[in-house]
Amino acid sequence: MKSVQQIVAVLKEKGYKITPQRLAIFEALEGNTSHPSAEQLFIALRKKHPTISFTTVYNTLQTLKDLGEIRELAIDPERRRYDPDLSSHHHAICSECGAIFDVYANFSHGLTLPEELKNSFIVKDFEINFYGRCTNCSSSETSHEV
Amino acid sequence: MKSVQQIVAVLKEKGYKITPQRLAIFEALEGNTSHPSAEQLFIALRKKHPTISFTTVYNTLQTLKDLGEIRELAIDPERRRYDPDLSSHHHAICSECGAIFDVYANFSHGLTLPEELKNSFIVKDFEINFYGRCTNCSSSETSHEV
DNA sequence: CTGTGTGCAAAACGTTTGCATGCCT
DNA sequence: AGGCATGCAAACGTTTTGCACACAG
Repeated sequence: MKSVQQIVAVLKEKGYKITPQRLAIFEALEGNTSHPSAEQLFIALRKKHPTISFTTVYNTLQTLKDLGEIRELAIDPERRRYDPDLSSHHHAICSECGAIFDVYANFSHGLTLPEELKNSFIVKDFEINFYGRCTNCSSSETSHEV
Repeated sequence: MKSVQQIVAVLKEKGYKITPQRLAIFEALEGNTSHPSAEQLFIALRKKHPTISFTTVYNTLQTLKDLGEIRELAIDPERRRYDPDLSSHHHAICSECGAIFDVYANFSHGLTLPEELKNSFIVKDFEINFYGRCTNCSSSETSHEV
């Protein structure tokens, strides 16, 4: 996502209105590396903006997504998660605690589709999800077969 | 997923009962490359087994997932999709028509986490999702800026 | 002043659960 | 015969929608 300032400019330019709620959402997202869900944002926002509604959070996330200013992540089957970081990066998900780590690495080298597919699919983007365990969870799990 | 025969053997061995519904689900999944959702399976199954219920489909998918006989895919934020193909492969999703293509290629070479993360995360598995357009959709979309 | 954006409540959607009945073993 | 599996209906959490009011432009 661009800076709050730039986002405001973009939205204005496109005829969107800048409301206090939208501003608050932009601010909550700027530099946010927690891959929040709509609800997490809502809860965080409510502290400073007690009147904000779920609807507005959803609406604004949708708008930002449509404008390509945030990414919707397909890592959590339970709920949608959003990432304002548009730079090329990937994610590692701890299957134990659910923590999502950013993986900054350029893997694009060598990631080309096999010949058969090259003729029937044009890749615009790709995402790599690493599944495993963070060391926190690996160490705390000393031994149990449940 | 193993063959229906083998799955039946595995389940029997573990004390699960082999019901006509479960058999039908195994058969519907065997060799299925459509990455079906629970609902798609349910609809397909109902043709031959009009009495089958959503609950049973969900239950059985869960069982197969727990046994590691099918994979749950994180590609569609709307609903969970299942893949009986356990061989190492990835997916390409057409953002236009939603078609999901299998990508058979060994990308593991060179896909290691950056140093900082290596110490805090242990990768068990990874999945690559390619996003783009299938040529079908690319060609039918001759021109429009909407 | 106009119309987009907001917030509420209700609905929709995919999925899970509780429970009585059925049927595999 | 016993107990797990089934199917129904209700509950659940997330997301969407309809609508009256508010407020940014």
